[in-house]
Amino acid sequence: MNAPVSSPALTKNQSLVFDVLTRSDAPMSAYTILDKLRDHGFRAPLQVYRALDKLLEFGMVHRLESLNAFVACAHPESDCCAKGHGHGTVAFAICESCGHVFEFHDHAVDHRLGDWAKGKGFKPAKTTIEIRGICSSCAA
Amino acid sequence: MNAPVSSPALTKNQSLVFDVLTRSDAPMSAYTILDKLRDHGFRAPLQVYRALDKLLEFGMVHRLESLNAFVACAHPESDCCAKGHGHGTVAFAICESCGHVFEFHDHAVDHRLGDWAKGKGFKPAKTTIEIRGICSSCAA
DNA sequence: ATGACACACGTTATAGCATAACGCAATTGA
DNA sequence: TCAATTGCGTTATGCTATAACGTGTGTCAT
Repeated sequence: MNAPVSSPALTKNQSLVFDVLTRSDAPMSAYTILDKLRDHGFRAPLQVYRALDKLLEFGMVHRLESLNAFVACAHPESDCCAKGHGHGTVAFAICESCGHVFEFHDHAVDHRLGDWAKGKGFKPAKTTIEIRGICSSCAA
Repeated sequence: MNAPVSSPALTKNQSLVFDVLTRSDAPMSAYTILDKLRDHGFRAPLQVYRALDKLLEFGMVHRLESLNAFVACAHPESDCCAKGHGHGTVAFAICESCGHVFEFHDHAVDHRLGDWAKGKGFKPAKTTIEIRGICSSCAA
């Protein structure tokens, strides 16, 4: 029974980065975040990356590998899966038109990939699922 | 009935890049490929990226988003899924210890993600599934 | 043939993403 | 009090990817 999330009071930089990400309706690169925070005293990429590292560790932010960008965590509806709170693998659908990201998770997929791993003796540490495409609004 | 793959005789550069990737037992970054091909006249990253773009288009190479690296395609056993030959979404298990990549695909996962997309009216273009972890050999 | 076009290629320069290595300051707890 | 830990700021550097330019070569309709 591990406790994957516990967000122990963020530091100033962590809060600033998290706020910027939360307000954004699309993923942001570290350098975009940096630019947004220059008014607040940020000068160097490392200030952003260090904050992001912690936020990722706390589970408050996700990294989108196919975009080299970051989003605030938003398990959309439900926290169906009990487990203290840490959901399983999170999947993302990324609209290449409007940039919006839909976060979801799916037990069946988790389970299926878990089965594959078990069958191969592979020990998963982190799983990335990202669907690039066009969202319903943009397709209309 | 689209024909996703047709590999129309590779050019010299494309062959060189593909050969290097095929011989490697681990994914390679574009710059690593470049270094391997300096003896063959490669001087600049674009020579590699242009070849890779084509090989990706032909379906002969995959990009690993979580690694910013590339592997030669190797649908391991079976081409179970008919469809001319183009398999559905390919998934990867990447050993963080030895670097080896296991390529597989799973109809159930495909189907499940497809259902999610259908339910949301999201039109998928490309799906990335990558499991980072430790392979059975390394865990032993 | 010839001109228009598409495509691969080569080169230089630049943009975008990420981390190494240093030192300082504040906090905590033995 | 002292050592250990953690966050912070700064400079420099490295890795990943593309823009923009020009060249050569093949195809093919005219």
